[in-house]
Amino acid sequence: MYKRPWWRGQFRQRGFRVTVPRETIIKVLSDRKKHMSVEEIFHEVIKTNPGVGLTTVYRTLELLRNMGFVSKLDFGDGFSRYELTIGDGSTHHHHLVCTGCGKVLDYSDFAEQETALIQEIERALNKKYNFVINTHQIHFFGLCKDCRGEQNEIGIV
Amino acid sequence: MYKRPWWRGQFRQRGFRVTVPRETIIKVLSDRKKHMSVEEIFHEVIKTNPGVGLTTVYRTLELLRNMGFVSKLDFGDGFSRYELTIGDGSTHHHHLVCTGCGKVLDYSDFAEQETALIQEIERALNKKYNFVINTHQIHFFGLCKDCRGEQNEIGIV
DNA sequence: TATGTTAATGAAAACAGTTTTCATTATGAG
DNA sequence: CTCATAATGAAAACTGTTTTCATTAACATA
Ligand SMILES: [Mn+2]
Ligand SMILES: [Mn+2]
Ligand SMILES: [Zn+2]
Ligand SMILES: [Zn+2]
Repeated sequence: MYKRPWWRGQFRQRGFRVTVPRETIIKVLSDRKKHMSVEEIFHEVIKTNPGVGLTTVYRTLELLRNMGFVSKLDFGDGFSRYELTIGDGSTHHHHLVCTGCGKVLDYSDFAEQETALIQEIERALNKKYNFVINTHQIHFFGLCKDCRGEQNEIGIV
Repeated sequence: MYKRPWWRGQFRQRGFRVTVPRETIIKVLSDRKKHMSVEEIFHEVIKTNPGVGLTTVYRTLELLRNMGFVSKLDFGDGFSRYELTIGDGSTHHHHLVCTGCGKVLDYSDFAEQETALIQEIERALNKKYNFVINTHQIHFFGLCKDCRGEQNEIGIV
């Protein structure tokens, strides 16, 4: 049985066309690892659809972001990174970034405690600063085991 | 009485020269508002020292970052922003960003609760993922009162 | 205080990620 | 099937940042 992609209805409903490049890009985002850069997504896309242009990848990612299907992340390495926030088994989570090699880990341990504190903070910030909060990001920066090893070998600090 | 700048010793100690451009840049960071972009810092700097080049501002900010005196922030508007993390009355805090106008607010309410949870998370992530965590960022994104008003008037969503 | 070494600087060019332009293509309503 | 036009791809433009390199000035030394 054919499982209709979860996003088609959303596209048509909002007046956007369902095109081959868009299908391919969403497929790559669904199949491949998270936190892909635009270039990485592009290279995956052209493996199956060589005709798709880099510009279209940029445009589609921005569209998906506006639709709330994707979130754009910046871990300070000069590349914008994207991950699906909807569809398959995506759940809200936070990030652990190695400043040595750029590796990014998702973690969702502490989900309950974090959520509780975040909701409390959002309520209070809303009241105190008159801000309506839509989203948040929590990033931890550090060094993974490998990068600590390398540093010790080379002797940088 | 002349108060010796807190950072001079640190510079000399690490073999870095104390220069006029560096003095000026640090003064701007101390005096002016936080979260300044490089261009903003540059424009302040050349008000008193017209000779200083943009390149030197970039280089000095990177140096200050390596020395741990400044933190680089990215709120997704395409500009790197910097704020002193040491000196004057700087204390660790988190951020509230308006996605409408780019305004950034520091908040340090919840310092105790956040710190407690963060330390707990750091310990657990260290153990589970073998990561040594050096720093973290918490960003809340939303709309300030003014930007909610504008949106309603214009009718976007 | 004068001198020499070389870290630091400024201007220009290069770089790289992203956005814009515009002629062409193809989606999907009728 | 036909048509209006949203979407596309290639090239050019854009822009924040980095690199290059000749010149300047900080500061250790005498
Ligand atoms: Mn993630
Ligand atoms: Mn701040
Ligand atoms: Zn690493
Ligand atoms: Zn605002």
